[in-house]
Amino acid sequence: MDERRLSTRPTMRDVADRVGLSIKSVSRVLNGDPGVSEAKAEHVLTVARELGFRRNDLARSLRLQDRTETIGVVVRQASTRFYDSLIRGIDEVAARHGALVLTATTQSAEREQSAVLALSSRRVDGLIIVPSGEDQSYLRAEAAARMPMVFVDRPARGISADTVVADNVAGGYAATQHLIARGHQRIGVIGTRSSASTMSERARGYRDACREAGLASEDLVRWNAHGQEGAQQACEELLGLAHPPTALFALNNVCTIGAVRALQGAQLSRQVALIGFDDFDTADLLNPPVTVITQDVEEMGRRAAEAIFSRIDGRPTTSRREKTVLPTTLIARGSGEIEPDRPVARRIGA
Amino acid sequence: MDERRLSTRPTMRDVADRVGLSIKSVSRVLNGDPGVSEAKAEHVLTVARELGFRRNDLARSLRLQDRTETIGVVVRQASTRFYDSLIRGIDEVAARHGALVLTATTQSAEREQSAVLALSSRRVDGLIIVPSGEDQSYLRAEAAARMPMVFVDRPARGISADTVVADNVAGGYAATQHLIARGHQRIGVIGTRSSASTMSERARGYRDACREAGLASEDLVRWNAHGQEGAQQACEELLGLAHPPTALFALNNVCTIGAVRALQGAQLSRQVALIGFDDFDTADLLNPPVTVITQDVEEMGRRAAEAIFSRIDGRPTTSRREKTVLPTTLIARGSGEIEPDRPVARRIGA
DNA sequence: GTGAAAGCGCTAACAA
DNA sequence: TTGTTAGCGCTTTCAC
Repeated sequence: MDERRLSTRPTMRDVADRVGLSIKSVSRVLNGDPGVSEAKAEHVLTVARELGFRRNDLARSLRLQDRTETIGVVVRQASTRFYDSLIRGIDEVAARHGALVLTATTQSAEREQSAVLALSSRRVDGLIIVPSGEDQSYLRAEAAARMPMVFVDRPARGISADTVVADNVAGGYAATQHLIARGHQRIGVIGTRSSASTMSERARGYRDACREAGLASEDLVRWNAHGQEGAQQACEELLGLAHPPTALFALNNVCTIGAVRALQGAQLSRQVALIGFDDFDTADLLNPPVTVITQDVEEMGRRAAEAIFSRIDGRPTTSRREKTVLPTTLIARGSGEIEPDRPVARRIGA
Repeated sequence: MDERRLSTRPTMRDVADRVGLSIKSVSRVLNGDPGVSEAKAEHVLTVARELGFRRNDLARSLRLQDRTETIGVVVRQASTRFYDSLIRGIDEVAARHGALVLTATTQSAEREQSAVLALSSRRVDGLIIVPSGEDQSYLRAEAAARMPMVFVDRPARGISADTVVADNVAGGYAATQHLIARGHQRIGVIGTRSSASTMSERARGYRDACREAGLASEDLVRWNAHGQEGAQQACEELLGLAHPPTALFALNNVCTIGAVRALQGAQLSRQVALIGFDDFDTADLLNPPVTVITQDVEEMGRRAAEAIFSRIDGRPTTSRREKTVLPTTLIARGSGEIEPDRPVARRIGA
């Protein structure tokens, strides 16, 4: 009560003055350190509560030499589901280590650098980055200072660091193989940027499988399908070819949804198969239900956090970089099991 | 180069020593302050780059008396779409103000307090909170210290602060009205916690509309439908009643998806109408496409951020609390326009 | 059991 | 144009 000073928050000094003890004793009590008599400790706590004292962790961390008990996460906000699950995994591990997870999101790849450096300047104990920019060499200073860093989803470029990724090549291969096994010979691919390693690796899996089966592939790959609209257009273009694909492979879940839109909108005489990379909430509710390749994103988050804390808690940052590759799984739901040239079922009624 | 000291990052002192200037001059250069000769400034910048210097913002903020140029956001990770859009809106405004947005997510309502207080201890300049806990009186100290705070989606309890919410009552009313206008007399409701103000307000809109139309309502409301599974079960129970509802109103998008599951799974002789509160990505791709009440979550984020910065940039924190109520919109897609007792279309083929 | 002094890295105020 | 001093709020060291 009696909060005169405008917008200034009480310090240990204020508490100490009020209790009639030294600032050091207050510090001891508030940090649970021993060496203060029971009675006085109680008094300190009471006064601190009354005053609404909150320890200033800026000062604390400064004194403690860069131990902020905080880890920073930087992601670009694009594929919703990915982000959510990742943070869940990270949070789980961070909670066990008593650390706070601070996430900075960026709307564009260009802003990645400023977000990362802002976190670094705020002296987070470690950084988990889902790189969206083309180059991470701006982190050289942090690497030299041995700041623990882990890259998720894609490896960093221009710098070496621990990495946690999905086995994108295998996933792309499995999807394509699955379609080929059902008789498809012309499989279209829709992706965003071929420069993103995730994308190019998934496409590589596709090409590997095609080559193995003796199929041509390149002319059915469409890049730069951005957003649901872009993906939808790319699919429509593929389906409008003189000799159209009988199956589609969408390289991420935004592309997948765009593909579903294209397939629902098109007046096709034959059903077209579809497999999407990355699962999404209502995949099993669509008609037909969408077959997907899933990656365990939550596990990626967990692994990344574990890597960070093992670096923080002593594993020398000079030791060899670790690359964790997690498996993907195909979930067959229907759309990926459609065979070539199956006529569209006709419906009566609405 | 030559990074001897393990895991210690260079300071202005290091740069100053290397350049042969005082630390203050270095500070001036690195902050773009005037009063340093061109040549020396250049030298400072070069050396800083070489050394991989990053200003320690902990020290800076400490010295600057709690101006961290950072705002904290706390959300519970549950309804995906909500979170994403909210942050996008906040980021947009924060970028204009040159502030960094740090988000802390919590997996449970109990952890809300620790996340919020951790951010407060780190001296963020303002807090945007989507409250999940039952009581926010733990923020009394922050309120007394005039820390700018805005609550989004629901108002705070136990403390008064600026608030940005959707017009949940009106949304609930509009959904119900829409169904009643199409002839429905028995409308089931599925919600999570009746203690959450969002939920209870949406249900209130429902009850208002029912009362106005002279319909009974209470016996068709099902609370505690948690997660998609819970919602699905609650719907199945409603549909299994001797005298089942002819329409459903799902109070959030998780409930909506659960409801879709229930409707797709059930062997019904009649189609059941459905309206969901809050839009979701594939709502228009389901069969039938799902009619929803949308709230402009991105705008909520923008408004919340604007409120925070107007407090930070001078609007006295003692001035009256503002409550912003944003309108909701009904998007008719099909599921909400089904009339009572319309027979299910029969299908031929798969 | 308690406290005084020093200092973490930075910047504002004031000298030179 | 440049540097010195002091101090933000905290914790560590060491003395009492």
